[in-house]
Amino acid sequence: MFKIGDFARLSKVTVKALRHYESVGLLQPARIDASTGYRYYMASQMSKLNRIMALKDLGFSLEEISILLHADMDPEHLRTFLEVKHSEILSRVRDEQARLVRIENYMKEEGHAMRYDCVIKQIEPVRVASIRDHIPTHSEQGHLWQALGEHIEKHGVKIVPPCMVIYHQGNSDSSVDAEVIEPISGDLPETDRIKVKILEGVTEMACVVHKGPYQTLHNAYSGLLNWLEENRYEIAGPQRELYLAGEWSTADTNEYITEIQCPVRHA
Amino acid sequence: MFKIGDFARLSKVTVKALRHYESVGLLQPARIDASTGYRYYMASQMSKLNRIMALKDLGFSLEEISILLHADMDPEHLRTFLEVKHSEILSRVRDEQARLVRIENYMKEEGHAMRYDCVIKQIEPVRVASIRDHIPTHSEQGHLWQALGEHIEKHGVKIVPPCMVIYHQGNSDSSVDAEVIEPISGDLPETDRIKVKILEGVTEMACVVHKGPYQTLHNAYSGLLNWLEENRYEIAGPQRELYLAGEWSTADTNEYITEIQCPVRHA
DNA sequence: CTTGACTCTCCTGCAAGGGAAAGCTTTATT
DNA sequence: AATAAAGCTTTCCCTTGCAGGAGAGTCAAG
Repeated sequence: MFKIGDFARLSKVTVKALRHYESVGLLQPARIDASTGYRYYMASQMSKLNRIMALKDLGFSLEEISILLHADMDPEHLRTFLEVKHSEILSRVRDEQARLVRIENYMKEEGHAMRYDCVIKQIEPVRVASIRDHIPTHSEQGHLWQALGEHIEKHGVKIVPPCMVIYHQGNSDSSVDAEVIEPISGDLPETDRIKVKILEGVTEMACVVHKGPYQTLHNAYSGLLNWLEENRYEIAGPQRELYLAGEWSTADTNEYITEIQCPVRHA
Repeated sequence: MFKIGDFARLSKVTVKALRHYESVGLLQPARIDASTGYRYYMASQMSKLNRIMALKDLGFSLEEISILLHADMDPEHLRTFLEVKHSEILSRVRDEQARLVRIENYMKEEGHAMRYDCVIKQIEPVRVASIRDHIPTHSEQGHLWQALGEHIEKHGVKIVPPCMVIYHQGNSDSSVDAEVIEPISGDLPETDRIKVKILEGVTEMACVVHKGPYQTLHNAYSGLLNWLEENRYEIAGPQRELYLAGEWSTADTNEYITEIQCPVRHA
């Protein structure tokens, strides 16, 4: 019978760990002195502890090890566990490798005055009202917003910010195929121009936030495209612009906040 | 000014996370209503939050991000941080890849009746007394133990279990070059046969625990060697046998516990 | 005024222990 | 033999980055 410190020294496991293993029901001491609470272990428990360490080395959590030991190692069961753990680790490795690439690219970008931080997010579906039309240039959207806003207000439906624009792939000419969009909370009748629909969710959306006037928005776009290329993503749909702060909320164009979102797919 | 729920929806961050970021001083709300405690955020805080998400994506902890943001991104400092994080992740990736190999090998071994769980540990140096001699067979160690034990007892020095044997590479013949060892806690004079020294530590020691009589110890050896081969380790020194439970502690040879330790190096 | 949708603070939990303060044993000294 | 000092052990709270939930207060609409 060894006291916990001796057993820890023999097994090269810390005393803390041994106590922890007891508390989660993984390895009970052979005896616990009723009056002092001192834990006593037997040499024969070394094999079990050794197996625990081996399974821990394989990446199992204490809880999983507990299951494996209690289930008495049914070979079928064990194999399944191993396979699951293997694929789990494999995907972790891939994630971390992608992270390494991102860090490397982040270091390259270092010198740039304005850094654009790109993030992948998941976007949920939203109910929206929209008008889609071809307009000559990006800046001539005013009339679309006005028509959309009036229609919504007329029916007393609430707008759920932010408003946004989706730029569809204009199939050739210099005009812009834009869809101006207001997320809404209630029901709204459609017209021939105004459509009501569910804007579908996107599982992988690359996002950057731009602060400042719209004239400098192209910097954010180039930052985003750069990031996509370096991290080997490819564009998987039309991009969106979300207007988080604009002329309705501030007078200073330097305070405008716009988010660019682009659906992507890992190449 | 957005309430926390709206800001969370816009930024695709959970409300819980926003509150957490405030509590660790990472992102203060633009305003907190003094009477209700409600948090209000401004659109312009989206950029900062976006940067936080980007840094989190790179693998930084919230505390590290906090430092990076407060230090105002001194480029020199930033680069150091990135490099440190990069090498940190790189070593994690290597670890996980080695783990994948171990799992694959573990699956191969599945059928074996008695599985030996091999673990790599670090072994600290210990002060020991020892006798080294050539003996005809492994089992004829009795007289060495006796001589060693008597000498130690005569000087009233305490033995710190476990006792062990190191098997040196006998340079050819059939005799065994064995060193029987007792770790001791005090000072002890040497004799011509008995040496006192520091048994050096080993940073990578492959260990298996064997339960049962010494006659079946070879199974543990073959399990260990197998494991070494499959996980591409090579032997880097003479192996040790640690006697954790033996005839002095139990009458049943099936209860003997022996640990085999072998210094290794990753090939 | 009520209802429902928010929000607040505070608590617990997760993995695998680390650290601190207090109690138990054993040894060393007087 | 008594006591003091050293070393061991115990329990309880802390760590990351939030998630989940309880219970209470707040806000906007009908």
